[in-house]
Amino acid sequence: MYLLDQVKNQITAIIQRALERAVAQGALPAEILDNSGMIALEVPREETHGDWATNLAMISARAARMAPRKIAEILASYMDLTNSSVEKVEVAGPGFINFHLNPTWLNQVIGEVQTAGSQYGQLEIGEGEAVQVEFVSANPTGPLHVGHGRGAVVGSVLANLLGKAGYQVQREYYINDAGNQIYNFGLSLEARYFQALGQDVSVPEDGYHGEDLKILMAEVVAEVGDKYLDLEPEERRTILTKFALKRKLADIERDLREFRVYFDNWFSESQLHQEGAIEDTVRELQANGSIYDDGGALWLRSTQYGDDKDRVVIRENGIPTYLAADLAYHKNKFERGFSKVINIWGADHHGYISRMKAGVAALGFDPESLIVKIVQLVTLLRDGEPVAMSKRTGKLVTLAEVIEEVGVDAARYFFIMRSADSQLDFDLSLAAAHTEENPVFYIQYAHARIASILRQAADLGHLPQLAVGQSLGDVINLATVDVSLLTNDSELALLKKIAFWPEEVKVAALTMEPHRIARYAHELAGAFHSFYNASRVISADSALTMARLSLVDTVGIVLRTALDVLGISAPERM
RNA sequence: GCGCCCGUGGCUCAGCUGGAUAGAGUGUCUGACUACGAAUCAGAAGGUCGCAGGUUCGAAUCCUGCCGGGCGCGCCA
Repeated sequence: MYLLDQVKNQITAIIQRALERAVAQGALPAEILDNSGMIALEVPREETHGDWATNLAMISARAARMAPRKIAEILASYMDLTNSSVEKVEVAGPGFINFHLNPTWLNQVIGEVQTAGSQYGQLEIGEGEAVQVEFVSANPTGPLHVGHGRGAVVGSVLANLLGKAGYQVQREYYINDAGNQIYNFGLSLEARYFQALGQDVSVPEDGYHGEDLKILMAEVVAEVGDKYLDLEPEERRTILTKFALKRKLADIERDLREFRVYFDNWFSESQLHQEGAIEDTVRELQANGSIYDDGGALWLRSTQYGDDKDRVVIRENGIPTYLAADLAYHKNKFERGFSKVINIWGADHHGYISRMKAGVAALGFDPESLIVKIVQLVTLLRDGEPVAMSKRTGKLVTLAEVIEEVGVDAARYFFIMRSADSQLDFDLSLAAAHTEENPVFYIQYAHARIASILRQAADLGHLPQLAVGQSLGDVINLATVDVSLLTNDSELALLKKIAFWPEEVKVAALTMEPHRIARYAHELAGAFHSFYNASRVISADSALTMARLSLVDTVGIVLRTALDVLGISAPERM
């Protein structure tokens, strides 16, 4: 258990005991114990209000039929603070009980972090439960564009975060390599192939108009010439499609790897078709009465599970819809034993959630364990002006281009720094700028500065030179360092920020809000910069120097850990 | 028309399982480098939290209605 939780438990226990004694001695009515199971501690906004506060007296006022302040005062008077980190308790405002801690509780933080290293903040709330995060899953019919970038980062950071919280996470990419759109893809490829051979053929209106296919087919022609001209159209398209899918997928994988986005499993839709999984799923749904025939098509009774209308799964022409494949896919996922199946989808797919959940329920799984996280759209800007994009003509800004322009670190940070619920303005010029306006560098600069201080300290003989990946605890005996010398405001603020990292991970994981980690990293960097400007680390006072160096190194560890979750590099120099 | 997301200082956004005087970055203004990296720091100004009701001891936060922006509403994926 981390220090922060120990302290919280201490305070909760103090309140609990005060409650019991006050009731036992008749100072408070027994009804008040009804609320004692839910003693909530919160961090007051105002620093003068202490380190922690509880609103217990206020929420108990009704049951106890007493004024909140009165309850608070009685409770406070029954509190026993001996052997605790709580230095002072006060009643304030409408009935808050504020707890002021003795700053010495922070003395152990440095040791805690140094011992845990990169494992600091590793939690067990996931209890090793297997969960899956499926994200990106872009059609392998074209390059990844900016919109995919956000999903890629949100998904990968969420997966990292859940791992940090103690879940067993699988990262999966669903390859839509079957069905109608692949048929269309084949037609477009065929047209481009003919064009490459000089024929006057146009790409179908609803086909794929990207330049990339033109280039790809030119390549095919260069290699095999008009060899496919005489084949049956179906065979020709199959050959071209197979070739193109393989290439496009390889491109996608390469772009993602470049973007530090990795998958444990690439799951192919066509596999479901080959295995007959779709038919099996439909049959199962028919057997349990979730599917009916109307007008020659098969419909899923999704309204029974909260959807607006029933949905077609098998068309009149006998071809399954996308939903049918997705039902089979999700059945497959749940059968693999995940307790949570998490999907990251773009905002344009939100209308699909209720039917998907209905389908999952119809298949006998808990729809609550299917969690769909919607990521809102990205508006790409340059110097504050929207970048013109047209999906129709295939003129989209690709993810690879964005990375090329602003770099992986900045791109990742910009995609993750806002809540996924909010639409995102991604300003290329800002992300690319190596100036004070750019928050990525603010964080990285803190890390580089830390590395620089440690180098300097080693040069001056205060400690051995640290290798990359080494921390202070690896090269000196920390027991000889007196961290209680760290007492000024900026030092305490920094220590406190460090102590909150596990809590930060917990909240971000439970709410599945990875952007909180980006915020945290920024705040930690800020606390460090303030400290740096307020306190000279290396001085003539060697005891203080060592204490501050251990603090500096500890900040470095936490900063690296947070950046690691974000998939952003922590440079030693900039 | 229905559904989902958003509406918070000039700009971009946090805060949203209700809590005490609404925060950050940027921009503007004022200061800090003859010692560890000024890609930094300290300070100031700047807000009817879209509007109107409601719930409550207490609402940016929950509920209802309206207004504004985005996205979706296929036997497409």
